[in-house]
Amino acid sequence: MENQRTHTCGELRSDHAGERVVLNGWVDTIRDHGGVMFVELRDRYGFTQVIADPGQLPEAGELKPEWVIAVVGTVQLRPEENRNAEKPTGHIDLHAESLEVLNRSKVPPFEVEPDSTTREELRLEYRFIDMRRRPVLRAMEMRSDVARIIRREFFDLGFMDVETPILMKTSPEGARDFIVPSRLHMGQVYGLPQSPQLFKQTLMVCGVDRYFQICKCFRDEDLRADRQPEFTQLDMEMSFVCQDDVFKVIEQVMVAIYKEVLGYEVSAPFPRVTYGDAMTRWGIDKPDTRFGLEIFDLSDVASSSEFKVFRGAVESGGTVRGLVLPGGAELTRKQIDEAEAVAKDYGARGLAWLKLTDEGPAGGISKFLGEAEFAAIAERGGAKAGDLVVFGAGTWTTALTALGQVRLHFGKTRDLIDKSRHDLLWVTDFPLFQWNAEENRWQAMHHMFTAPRQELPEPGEDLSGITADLYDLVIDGSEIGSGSIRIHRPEEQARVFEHLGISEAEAADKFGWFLRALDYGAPPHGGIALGLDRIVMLLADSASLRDVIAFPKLASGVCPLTQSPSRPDASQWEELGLDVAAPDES
RNA sequence: GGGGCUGUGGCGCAAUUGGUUAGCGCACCAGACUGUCGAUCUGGGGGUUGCGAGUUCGAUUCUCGUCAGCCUCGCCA
Repeated sequence: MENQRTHTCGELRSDHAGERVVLNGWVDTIRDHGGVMFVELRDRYGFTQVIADPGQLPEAGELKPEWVIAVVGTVQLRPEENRNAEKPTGHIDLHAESLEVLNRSKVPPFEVEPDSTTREELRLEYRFIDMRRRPVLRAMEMRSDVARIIRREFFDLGFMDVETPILMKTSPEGARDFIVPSRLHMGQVYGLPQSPQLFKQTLMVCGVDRYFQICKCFRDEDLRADRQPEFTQLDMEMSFVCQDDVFKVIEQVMVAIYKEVLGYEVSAPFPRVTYGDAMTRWGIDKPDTRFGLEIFDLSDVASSSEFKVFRGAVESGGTVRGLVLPGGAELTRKQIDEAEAVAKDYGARGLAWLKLTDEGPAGGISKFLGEAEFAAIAERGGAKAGDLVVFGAGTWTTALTALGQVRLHFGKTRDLIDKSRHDLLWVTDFPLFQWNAEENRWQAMHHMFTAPRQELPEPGEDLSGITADLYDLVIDGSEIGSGSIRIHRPEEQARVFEHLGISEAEAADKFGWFLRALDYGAPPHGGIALGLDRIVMLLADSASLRDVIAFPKLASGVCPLTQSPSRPDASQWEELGLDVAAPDES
């Protein structure tokens, strides 16, 4: 192109005064004073003020916001009184000698301002304008930085980047697969990977030894603020390792990311809590430890309580737990009702509560409780006058989960979370199996390739005591990644399949290729996968994954930019040997 | 599939117990202006209040349905 830039719009300083330069960029703001006009030129790197005299440069008067132009001119130091210390380029002007319009722009549907309040759907439909806004572009830069640091650290540690297929065999296990029909094999389909799990394990059998990949994964499930149908994982796997080796690598990478992107010092090794401890202390397997309010056990005193809800819960094999909200006695009835609604959302029948006043316990269920309960509340929960105490009674899971969510509710609504802090921790010792009550069967907590630590019992027996080197990385209360030490012996893999009710024939059909690989000298191995989008979302302090994805999908799964998904042409169906019932047009 | 919130010029918002011509800021268009920096000043154009029914003399406002967006439970690591 002619008039190619010699500098970017963020570059020129007083030192450049007197130089003849060319800038390319977008017209940001135009301040026309008749005899002189100021045009702020913008690109990814910043803004530079261009000064033009419309008498000598008539085309300057034609300019509109978002036009793309080239300006040839001389850099001049501004008169002292006109310097702008707020802007990096605020000490100079570019005095335009000539100006070329490289492209015009329609009037954009919204303005390119840093603090745009435009509704998100429209921003995403016009992402090419939205991303000209600094904060949006900044999130993308942050994401790029994270990817760069990851690659650098992994290469430094001797990892090999290997790409795995996007078109692969479908598997009905886990999340729903996206299906891609095959033209060459009519009636047959590929599935898009939910993760490269079996490929990376196969790479260990290949002898790759240390593998990593930043890869796209796909899951055809309902979306959430932190869930997109396609997302990016940092996937890694290592041979001849134990859990600690995996932790060490991830810790090194995460420390580097937090340090270089946020300037935040994370100390390694990260704290570790077992799944059981996380559940009993915080009522959740991904605790936000940036605030207190730990849950405590009241089952022993509750078992002899006058309060039949408490006694009943314990007698039927359940538990009673408590949570103290310091200063919570000031909560209104409405605020308590809101907390109760949270508990109910998560399966609790209700939320028992009481307030501690200078005159002693008051309100809620206080009149049903006795000295033993009050003593336990004060001793174990540290409750004092002015506090609110809430209780969860029921099964172990329900009582703790409900209280855990009420705890998070208080954390947010009472502003208890120290946002300046970043807590990275490992949750370990997950059970390998969980009971699926609806389908009346055991299923894998993580996935069925995780190695049990204990000898497996006979099929049909209770598996709840079986644990694994199965771990999650949790950051600020978000689950960022999950991994495990895998099964590497075929006979052990077969035994797990048996417990999960997967027949030999079924296993051979779905995973036969992988089982064959295990048969030929698979090394012990393990790894983890981290959600890259979620990491960037936390770093950017965003409420939505959409903020850190260039072209994200809406909650309905629709791409607002391209309007996908869309109906294919009839010929496309035909070529695939497919047809679809016409959608209800009425 | 369930629950909640939202929908008014291009964008962001307002409109009293249901009331007469739906208002404001920004943007847009035209004009003025030699030092602005989210310039300023003057004037102007632009709306089937998401859509459809209903209640009413009268609906942006009330009811029902529907569509869309967001959050969420289920689902999903």
